[in-house]
Amino acid sequence: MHILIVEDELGIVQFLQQGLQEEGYEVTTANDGSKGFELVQNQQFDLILLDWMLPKINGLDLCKAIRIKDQKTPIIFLTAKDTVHETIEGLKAGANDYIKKPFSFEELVERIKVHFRNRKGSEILTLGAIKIDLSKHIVLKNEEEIALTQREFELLTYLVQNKGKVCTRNQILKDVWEINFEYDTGVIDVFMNAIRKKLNLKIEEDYIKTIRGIGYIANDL
Amino acid sequence: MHILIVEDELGIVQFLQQGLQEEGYEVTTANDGSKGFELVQNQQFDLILLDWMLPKINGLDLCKAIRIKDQKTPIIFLTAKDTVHETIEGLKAGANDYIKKPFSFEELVERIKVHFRNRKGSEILTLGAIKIDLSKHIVLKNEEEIALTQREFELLTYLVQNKGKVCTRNQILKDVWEINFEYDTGVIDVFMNAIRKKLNLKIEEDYIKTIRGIGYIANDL
DNA sequence: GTGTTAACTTAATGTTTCCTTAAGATGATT
DNA sequence: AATCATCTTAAGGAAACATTAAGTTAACAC
Repeated sequence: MHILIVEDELGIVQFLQQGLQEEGYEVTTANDGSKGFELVQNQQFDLILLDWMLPKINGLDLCKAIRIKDQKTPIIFLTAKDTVHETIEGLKAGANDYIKKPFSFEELVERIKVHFRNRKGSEILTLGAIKIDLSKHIVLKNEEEIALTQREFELLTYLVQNKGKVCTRNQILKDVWEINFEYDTGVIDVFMNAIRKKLNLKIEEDYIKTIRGIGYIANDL
Repeated sequence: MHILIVEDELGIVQFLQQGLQEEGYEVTTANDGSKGFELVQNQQFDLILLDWMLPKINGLDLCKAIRIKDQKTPIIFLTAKDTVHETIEGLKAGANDYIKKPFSFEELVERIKVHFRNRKGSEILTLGAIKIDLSKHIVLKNEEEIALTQREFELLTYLVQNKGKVCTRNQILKDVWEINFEYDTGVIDVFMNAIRKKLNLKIEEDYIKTIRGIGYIANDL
């Protein structure tokens, strides 16, 4: 998640940048309005923090300018201008929230999270260079998409979700195939073979190991 | 636009109800938490205004309860509890905004509008060369209008709103057809077929992919 | 209210994909 | 070397999806 801070007071910028980075956000800063505008033109941000009084282009105009071509990115005003009238003006200009200085950093973080909350984070599982995107239902190896069938996908996902733990054949039959009694025709082997082939995994030394007599185990290397 | 006010102080309720109705909103009120919960269960609101201290179920718990089954509807806390800690708690419970009493009615209206703006802002959905104008209720491909029926329109809209995420058949039946139990006659296939035909989408390489055994997914290319 | 049309749903048929089985090959273990 | 588990391949059959047609419902005009 990439946040842009447009603010000219150095102390505040540093305070915000450090705090937000500690929260795990990527942060870019601009110390005047025109620099902020330039950045917005050339890059995609997930959220913008905006001061009102800025050199060159003020925050209100910048907000309007951003909204002309981008209606989506959340903009939060962060300003000492705290009259009702100004708040309203800021919101009318296209801002999504308006926080008055002095503000609590914690509250700011919570309000930022509100905007990210509904952006459904696609859950991504990894196994070394392999990524499984559950919401997109795709598998990537080295950023290249690998087409798996439904069962292959389910089996691989199961192993990766249990990464580091041995999955017995019976567990796999139970959880992936929903076969609750002992009955093994060798389906698992067939699918393991298909998965290894498609993902180009070597039997011996790669991410998915065979535990002879027991089952399989997935592991990062 | 239908707003629910959950608030026990009669004076505030009347003040809000009248004011918001003058702004053109439809307003429903509940004077305690359990009544509010009941209304939310049985009706669809576009926004909820919530007091914190309420008889029977307090606002915080009500907010959490609503969020269990509904992540989308904006919730605005409107309360005299004004410490930073409480604000944060409210936002963490799933609220989208937190306004402290006493508040300016104008600011409230503006903040309400913010939440509806995003809805209007995304009134034009896109999927590659396809545009869906929700307010005009039309679909364009390469600026040329394509006539879709109601259900076709709803299904396409649903997929595009969930762009990049797999929509399972059950989800589609639930959200588009409002069938909440497992019952698939193959309607979805028929409509998918109609949509693809009208929009001239190839099954293999185009915007809407079939995920065998799961459902469908829309994606820009 | 009735007739007409369009839209929605169900059902039937065709097509494709993939799941399973089985059987031979390979490799490990005793 | 013999045995057993796993790997590998191929083929039949089943399941899922696409497509078409027919039946049913809902909407609209008159």
